[in-house]
Amino acid sequence: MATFPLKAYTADVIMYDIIINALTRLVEFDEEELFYFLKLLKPRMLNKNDFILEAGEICKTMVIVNRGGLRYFSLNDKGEQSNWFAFEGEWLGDYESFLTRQPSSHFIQAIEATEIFSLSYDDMQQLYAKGVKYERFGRLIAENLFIKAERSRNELTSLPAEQRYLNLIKDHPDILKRIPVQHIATYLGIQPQSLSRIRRNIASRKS
Amino acid sequence: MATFPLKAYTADVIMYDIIINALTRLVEFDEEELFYFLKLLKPRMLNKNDFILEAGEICKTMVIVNRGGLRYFSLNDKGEQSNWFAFEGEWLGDYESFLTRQPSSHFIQAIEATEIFSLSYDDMQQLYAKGVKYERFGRLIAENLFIKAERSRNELTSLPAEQRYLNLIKDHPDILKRIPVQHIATYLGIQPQSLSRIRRNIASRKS
DNA sequence: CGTCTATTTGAATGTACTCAAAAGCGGTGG
DNA sequence: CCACCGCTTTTGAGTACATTCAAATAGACG
Repeated sequence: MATFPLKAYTADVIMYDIIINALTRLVEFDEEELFYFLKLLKPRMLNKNDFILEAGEICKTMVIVNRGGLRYFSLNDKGEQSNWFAFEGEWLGDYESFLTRQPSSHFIQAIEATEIFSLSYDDMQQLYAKGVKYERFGRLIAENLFIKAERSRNELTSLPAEQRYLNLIKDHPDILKRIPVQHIATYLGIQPQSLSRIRRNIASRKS
Repeated sequence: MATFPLKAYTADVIMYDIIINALTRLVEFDEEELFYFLKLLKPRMLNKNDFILEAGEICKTMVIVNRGGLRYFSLNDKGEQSNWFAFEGEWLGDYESFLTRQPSSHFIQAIEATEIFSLSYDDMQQLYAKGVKYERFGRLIAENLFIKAERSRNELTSLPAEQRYLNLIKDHPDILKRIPVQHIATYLGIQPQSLSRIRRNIASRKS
């Protein structure tokens, strides 16, 4: 990762290395561009289980996680359907609601004590208007999100639930330490009871 | 839709109104910008069942359909798994392979006699380098793709197969006229035999 | 320690799958 | 025009997997 001598600006920028990494990984912002970006990010502390979005609201900001984790889910007749998670250095929001200014049908909740930085719609548009690098950043973020979503969609249609679970813990070995099994289950498209049985089967085959 | 007096440039541009619509729907290109974009698009005619991408190849171009339809699918132990389709005015390609320059694990095949325009990686980068409007176009395309992929993913985890099928034909009433049932089935994440039974149940309930 | 929530287990049901074969459909050539 | 071919769709029977509803067990936290 590129090192940024941003301490010249502010002494505690070292606290934000996760954010700075996330921003500069995709586009080589110079110090001034990066600083301008950082200034638009509003910090916010969340307790575990706090919501930053509830169904019916319009999603007004996209947020990036500095510490902790968020869960993106919807509510249907079977209960909560987890759709996505975000941890350190990852962006989250209801992109559709955010872009179309229509009410969301999703919730975003902290699954741990979490520190986020939020970027409002207007500030984002201002960034896009300010320079091509910000526009490019937005493009690369959206491209990466699309690739991840599509890969995930393909797994759902082509792999059995057990294989989806094994792939998930292979790609994210520590995920069970941060996300309750019930939320992993609905993310995988099955009920918690079913995942429990799948986990039992895997464990019994290992011994 | 905005009208573009591009006949000033070329007499048969009227043939490309689907393409021009697709490009100008997202960004208000002026005539010169649009013309520059169009010049980079290489036309190609496909017969039904022709491939423009096969697994193992690197996806070298993104294509936009002017007439006809394309199917994006992969091959696994159960056979062909259809993942996406593109018709008039829609872009398609293996975005992941295209961006990362890694071999694709997908195929793209014409499901009808099809006319496409392709944009190479280098030409796309050249566009992005040329001006912020092209960069913005790329961002908006990726954003829309992400929203569609995510919505589709959410349906797979939260709705039963019958409801996914009903939603599909509600959103695309004519899709059965263009896509064989077997491909719709795997797109929905089920086997063709299962979709056949689902369709029979729906029909029997209607009478 | 008691309470609340998460996870696991059991039993019955429902849905989708596999393997196999029959029926339907479109095109070609006799 | 009909017979045949290849491919798609449907149907049948048996099996596998996931679901529901309910209850028991395990863990976390005050």
